[in-house]
Amino acid sequence: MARVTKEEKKQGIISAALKLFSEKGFYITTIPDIADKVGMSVGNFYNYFKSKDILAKELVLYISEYLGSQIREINERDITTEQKIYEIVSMYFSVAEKKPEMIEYFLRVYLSNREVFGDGCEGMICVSPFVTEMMMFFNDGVESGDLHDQDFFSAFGLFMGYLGGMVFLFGEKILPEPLDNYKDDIAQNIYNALKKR
Amino acid sequence: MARVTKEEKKQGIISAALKLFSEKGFYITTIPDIADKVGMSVGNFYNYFKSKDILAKELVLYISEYLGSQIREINERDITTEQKIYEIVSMYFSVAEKKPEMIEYFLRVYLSNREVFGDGCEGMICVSPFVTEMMMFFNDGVESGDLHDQDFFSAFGLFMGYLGGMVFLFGEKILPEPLDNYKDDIAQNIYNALKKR
Amino acid sequence: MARVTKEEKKQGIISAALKLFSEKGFYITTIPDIADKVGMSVGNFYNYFKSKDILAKELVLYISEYLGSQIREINERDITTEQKIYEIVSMYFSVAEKKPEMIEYFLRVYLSNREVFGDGCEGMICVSPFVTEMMMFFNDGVESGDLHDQDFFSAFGLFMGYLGGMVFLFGEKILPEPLDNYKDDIAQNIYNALKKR
Amino acid sequence: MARVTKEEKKQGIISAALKLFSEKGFYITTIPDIADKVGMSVGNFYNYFKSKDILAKELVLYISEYLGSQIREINERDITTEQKIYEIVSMYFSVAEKKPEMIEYFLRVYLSNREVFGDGCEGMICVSPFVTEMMMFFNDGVESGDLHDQDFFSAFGLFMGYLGGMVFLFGEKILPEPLDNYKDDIAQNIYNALKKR
DNA sequence: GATGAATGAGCTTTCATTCAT
DNA sequence: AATGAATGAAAGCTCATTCAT
Repeated sequence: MARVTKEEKKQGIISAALKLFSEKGFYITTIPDIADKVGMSVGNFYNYFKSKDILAKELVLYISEYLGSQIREINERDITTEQKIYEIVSMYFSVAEKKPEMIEYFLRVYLSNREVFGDGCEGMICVSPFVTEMMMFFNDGVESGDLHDQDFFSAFGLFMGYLGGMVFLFGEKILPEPLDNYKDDIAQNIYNALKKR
Repeated sequence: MARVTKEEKKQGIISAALKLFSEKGFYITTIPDIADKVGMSVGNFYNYFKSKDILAKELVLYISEYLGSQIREINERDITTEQKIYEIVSMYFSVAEKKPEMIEYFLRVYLSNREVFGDGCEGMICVSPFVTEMMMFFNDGVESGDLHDQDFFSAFGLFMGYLGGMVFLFGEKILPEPLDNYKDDIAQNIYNALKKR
Repeated sequence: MARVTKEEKKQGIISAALKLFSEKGFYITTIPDIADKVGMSVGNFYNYFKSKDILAKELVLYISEYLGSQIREINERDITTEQKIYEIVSMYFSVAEKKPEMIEYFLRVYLSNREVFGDGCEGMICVSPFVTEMMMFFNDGVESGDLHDQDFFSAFGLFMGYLGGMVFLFGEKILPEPLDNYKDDIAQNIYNALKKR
Repeated sequence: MARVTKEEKKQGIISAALKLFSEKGFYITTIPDIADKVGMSVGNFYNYFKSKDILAKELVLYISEYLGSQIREINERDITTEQKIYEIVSMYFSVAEKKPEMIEYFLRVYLSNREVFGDGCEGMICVSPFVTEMMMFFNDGVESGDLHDQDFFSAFGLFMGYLGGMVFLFGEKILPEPLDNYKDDIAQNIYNALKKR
């Protein structure tokens, strides 16, 4: 009577690693750290992930899929583009507060350790589930006449750079107020920046 | 008859380290790597910087002062807030192209390695010359009635997150066009987001 | 309705292990490698051989018995000692070409890993079926007046060292011609060295 | 006042490693083992040899050069080919008794661990100083009309296989008498095998 | 100031073997 | 007999930092 399937154990590792990597950084976190946290031997860890690097790459994909699915859900709603922006900001901040390790992993591990992700995550490969949904959002907005038709990456850079920047400031405990208090301003700023003119 | 002053040697180390850290990452770069690049012995390196961490911290300060001075220069000009935004974007991208190591260091080393900068760079200590100038810019804009009077960090997050995001995409060779081509759009977007409404 | 008897499975492991050990070496070959090749689980492997070392030792015995039986067959023929030498050389080279793993295992695994065979294969224990036959051949030759009556090991060293050396050179692809082309020369050389004088 | 030059330390490592590798085998010998024996830290070992494999390769070359020089010295003497054979056998056995690690390393480490020497020692590269001298000996013998003009490798295989085989038996403590007692027989056997006919 | 050999803790990864199922 | 997840000791190698010269 196997209580825990292999897939569940893998999930356990993913959770533990996500937290450790985002808190302490990729290089500071050791495999024994991760194994300890899951309650498993070092050797057994390698039955689930062939290497530390591969684990790191699976993590990005995992997050990218999670965030992508959240955005898809918003994209599919029958609301205005302005409302969608608000919902995306809202969702992003909510993730940043409830599962900070996800956003932090993105910002602090994925974006900063080219050596690790270079091989196998070139370009946006490991992040495409997320980027694709953002593209969908943007195209819909342009088509519906709500958004100014500019280069996608310029808009994407604004959107994600802005949110990332805020979460970063939040993580550094520099923001004087909770993230949520900024939602309105930020969504408004983004809409002003992207709307049809 | 010393040809090279101690201060000049320190500058040499700063240059070399900046390049190496931003290209290969903080943990991948070794002290021998840096010493090699400057043409100095490992032992002697430690006569200039007491540790790798301390070097890393001096580097942030160095960059922060450099960027701060660039912004001060813009702040002091007699131009509209909208023009200032354009000039700041322009300056930032120009640095990103001519001295990419500076911006990359900011994005990839400073922002991502809390372990390293935690002690001694809490909050915005190591980055205050730069942040202070951005505050000045923002306050001037609000006072002159050009900018909407919102929380500084929200505006700062937008500004720097956006620019950082674009430079990141550029560094990843994901942007289809050179950074300069985005200047107008981006400055416009930022202005739209921050202007008085 | 068991299709495959326990003995047959053991043979399967022997075959697989022989190939892997001789190709990749004893230490490079892992138990999972072997289990994979036989199509059996790691756990089950241990139902057939108590340890990697024990497997290695059974392998020597297996080869020793095989080669011993081949030589016995030659010994029993009604031919001159000179002809026997030729037949032994011929047989040895033929094995080296058709089942190279056997000779290679002898040369590269058995002869070189004292640590492994030390305990349980002291002296010539694991190799005695083969050595015994060679002794018979030599004694017969001396008795029949064909061979010079010298120390057996001196003759044995010549015979096996020579053949081993040639197969080694062959395995390293250093020999300009196929092994067979050397048979005559070599048998002649050996006979000249050992014959009554 | 440096007592021990870097080159001398390297020699120390070579000596220690040669002994350990030949006694315990390449895989059983660890870097800490070697460092311990030299009285040096593990880290410092790597200042002298970039890897265990590279050390192993330098060792072959070292031995090959040593043996090559010994044979050259014999080649240059004004003695008959038959006498040269005796001298070579004699020298080989003397090395096997006084510096057994050299011959053992050849037989047990170099000849048996293809994985290790494959890259960088293809063919006879790492062993050419020795092989070259053997070629000289053989060519001289043929030219002077003493030796039968056969394929070099066939003769080389005989010579080295024979000697290697005897040293192997000696190392296994199987030979009933000291190596020296076999010198005459063996040199005679070799000469009989190779001489003009 | 300058050198670079030396240290040693610590990292990632491997693998023979066991054992619950 | 069969499975393969689990263990944990041990290996090779790296690197920030020190220190005798």
